[in-house]
Amino acid sequence: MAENAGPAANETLLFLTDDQIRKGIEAMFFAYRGFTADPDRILAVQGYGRAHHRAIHFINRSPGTTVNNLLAILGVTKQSLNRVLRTLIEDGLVRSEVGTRDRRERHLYLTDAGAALERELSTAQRDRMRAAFRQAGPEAVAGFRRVLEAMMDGDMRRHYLRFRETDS
Amino acid sequence: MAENAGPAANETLLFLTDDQIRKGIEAMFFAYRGFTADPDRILAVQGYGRAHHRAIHFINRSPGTTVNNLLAILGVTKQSLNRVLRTLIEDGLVRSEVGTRDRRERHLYLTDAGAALERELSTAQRDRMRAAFRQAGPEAVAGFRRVLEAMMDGDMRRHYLRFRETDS
DNA sequence: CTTGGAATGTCAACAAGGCTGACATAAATT
DNA sequence: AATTTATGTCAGCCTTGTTGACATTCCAAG
Repeated sequence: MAENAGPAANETLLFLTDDQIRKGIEAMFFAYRGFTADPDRILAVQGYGRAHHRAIHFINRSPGTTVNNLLAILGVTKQSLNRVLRTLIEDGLVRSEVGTRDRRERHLYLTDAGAALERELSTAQRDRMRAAFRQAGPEAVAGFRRVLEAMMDGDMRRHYLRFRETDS
Repeated sequence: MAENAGPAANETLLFLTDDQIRKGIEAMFFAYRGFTADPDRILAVQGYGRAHHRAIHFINRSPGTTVNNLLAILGVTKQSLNRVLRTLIEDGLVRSEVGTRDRRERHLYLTDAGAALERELSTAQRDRMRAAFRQAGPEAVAGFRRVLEAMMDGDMRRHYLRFRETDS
């Protein structure tokens, strides 16, 4: 750590005071509200919740992903995920295909209707994120990402980075 | 906005591509996990959840706050908050005092036991946030805060800023 | 002063979506 | 053949959101 990095050390460490940290915590709390507000409104109309959004997002992100994969990314139990997937499949938003190489696996895809809902949800969420990014500016966005990445648990960071590698 | 700020305009706007926005969305999702992970573990032991944490945090933040105040900050229904408050009061972590000026109001305070739990929770959460801040550096932290503030809903930003004014 | 409405908070009941545990089935692996 | 793995399902629990009904208190208009 650069705790004694010369004359500016005092000022440099001001951002680590308990008060600054607390502000970061509250910023995170209030911002997450805004982050989920728009999709929540859309989902409430069709009787879905945040859990459906998460499943749809990551199926769209990695078409053909298996149930096990999704479990690891979402960090929930299979019973919990299964309840959500079942309704999405019944409603014709998600298609489940038996694996060809390993026929125990189910590969998940969005149907056209599912992709349409995904677009509606991600458009709303992206619009807000884009507005925030534009307002804050590129350097702020870089810092935003750096702090969030440092805040993730190891497992979650792995999933996050795997995505970044595979399609950026 | 500095959208046409000379020759670097093209590069400046790269951070607003859909791909960058999507990465921000996923960073937010995975980071929020980490953000709540440590308190969640502590709370699970005593049979509490995230709602208890939020109530304790903001009562500690504004001792003597009313139920109505807390409602506005937390953005839940009074019935939902009431259930959480009831258990906290029963368990002796929160004290509820009838208002003197307006006897319909209940003013909320942490007891010693409540303050102890608050310290345990916020220490865990602050440690992670501090580590992330330290790792990312002061400029990144400033950017982090700027983006989050821009992402908040108007109401939430009001609450967030009110706090900043009153005690910073 | 009384009365009716508004504000505040409590109790009851329900739903979503987490969780655990137990179990079934099919396919792959040893 | 036996075991392990991937998935699905049932039952039941908890937290935490919701709405509806109700009690208490304050205040202002008549």
